[in-house]
Amino acid sequence: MPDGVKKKSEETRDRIMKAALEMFHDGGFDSTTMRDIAARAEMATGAAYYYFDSKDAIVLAFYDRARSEMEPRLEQALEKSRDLKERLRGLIEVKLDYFAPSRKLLGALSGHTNPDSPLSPFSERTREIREHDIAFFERALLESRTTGPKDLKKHLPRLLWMYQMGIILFWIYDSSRGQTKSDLLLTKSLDIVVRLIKLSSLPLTGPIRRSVVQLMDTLVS
Amino acid sequence: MPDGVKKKSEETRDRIMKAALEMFHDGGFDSTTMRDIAARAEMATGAAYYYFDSKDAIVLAFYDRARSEMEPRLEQALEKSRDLKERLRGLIEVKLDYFAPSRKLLGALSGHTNPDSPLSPFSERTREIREHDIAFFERALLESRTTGPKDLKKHLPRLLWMYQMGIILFWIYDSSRGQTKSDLLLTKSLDIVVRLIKLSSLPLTGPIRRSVVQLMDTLVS
DNA sequence: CACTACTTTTGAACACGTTCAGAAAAAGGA
DNA sequence: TCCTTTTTCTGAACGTGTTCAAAAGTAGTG
Repeated sequence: MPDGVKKKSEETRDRIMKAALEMFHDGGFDSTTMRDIAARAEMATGAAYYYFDSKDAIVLAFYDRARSEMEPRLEQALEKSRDLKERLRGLIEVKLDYFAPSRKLLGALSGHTNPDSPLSPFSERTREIREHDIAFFERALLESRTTGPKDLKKHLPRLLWMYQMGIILFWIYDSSRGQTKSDLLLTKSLDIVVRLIKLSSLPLTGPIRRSVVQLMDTLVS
Repeated sequence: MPDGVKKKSEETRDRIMKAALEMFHDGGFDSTTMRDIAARAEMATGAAYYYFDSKDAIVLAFYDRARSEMEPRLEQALEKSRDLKERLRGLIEVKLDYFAPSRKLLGALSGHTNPDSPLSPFSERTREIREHDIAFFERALLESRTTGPKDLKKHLPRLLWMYQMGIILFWIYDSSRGQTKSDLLLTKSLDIVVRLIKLSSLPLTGPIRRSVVQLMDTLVS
């Protein structure tokens, strides 16, 4: 097969996804039916299911693509500063910016809290995406001026990732004008998070830090 | 109407709910259909919708009932100790114990992260249940030995409630045998939470505490 | 070409939650 | 009692996501 030329089947897949995303964007996730999508992609309803296991799976595929498209932007964000707060803010803002046009679409996925559902951000199916993302937080810490205490190093990236997920979830459903509340939340909570990390290096906080480490050890196992 | 005798309509409502909960319990939420429920309650499918707006609403009604049934147990839990950690543990354990037989059922509701959905724990519809519950955390703090710093008093109950929601969510999907992981999470995280509250009274933590207060102020507004 | 194996597409069918026009039953009112 | 109003119930119908047997298309082999 020649370079740059996709298999026909891949083209069809893309056509379905393009149709779906356009319609999701215009009319929302719920009110776009699989029949609509298939019609727009010029095929029978059932055909779409040959390429995607479910309607949700289309959103998941979009999320998959998002990850690879955001990667260079995340790299770039890390290059901009060596200050931990700025680095974290950079990572999170890349995601919010990227998803801004399809903010509502994420709501379709965010309902899947059940880690057994393949669409959950905590599921086995999304493990790769997740671990890949956590690695960015690891790097944000590693090359920054404030790395935090040694014994927390193992878990801090995952904790920060979870913090990020909280921010994003809030942002998805933030109904304030221009999502100003989310902006505030990000700025202020980042301040708190970084302060806490710095604080956690002080000798006074030894016991509590050890508790956190212990807790994370048992949970991950 | 004589005392102790329910209206006929209320009896019918109860009959539907009883049928539903039994079947949810046996076969799970998803695989129990409204047709099944109506059949078990000996009526046509549509009739169930005269009493409940939706299938989810049945679960919500169950949750409503749960609140009033748990109230005396929560009172009792607060009477047992004046130690903050014990008091918090008491409140949370009452809920886990109560919901234990229908743990999986809660999964049906927990998917509703969208605060616009009436079934979300953050929605307007569930505000009363929520505020009522937060009040218990307020009391847990008030009459305990460690009340935490003054400026946090306004927000600490809500923060603790959110902490509790996290624990419950984890517990719902905890697949470890006998939910041992949840037990561990509760014990260890409670330790951390209470330590943090105590720590937050120290002068060193003034700035960070003020940040938290400020953040909560803007979010609640 | 003919035959086979595989991939892709079709569209009817299924089960579901939900709606709704209207039937039946109950409750008042004269 | 008869008529009206209100409450309760019926079951067919709708629109949805999804499945599936079978048809159509494609590619390789002789």
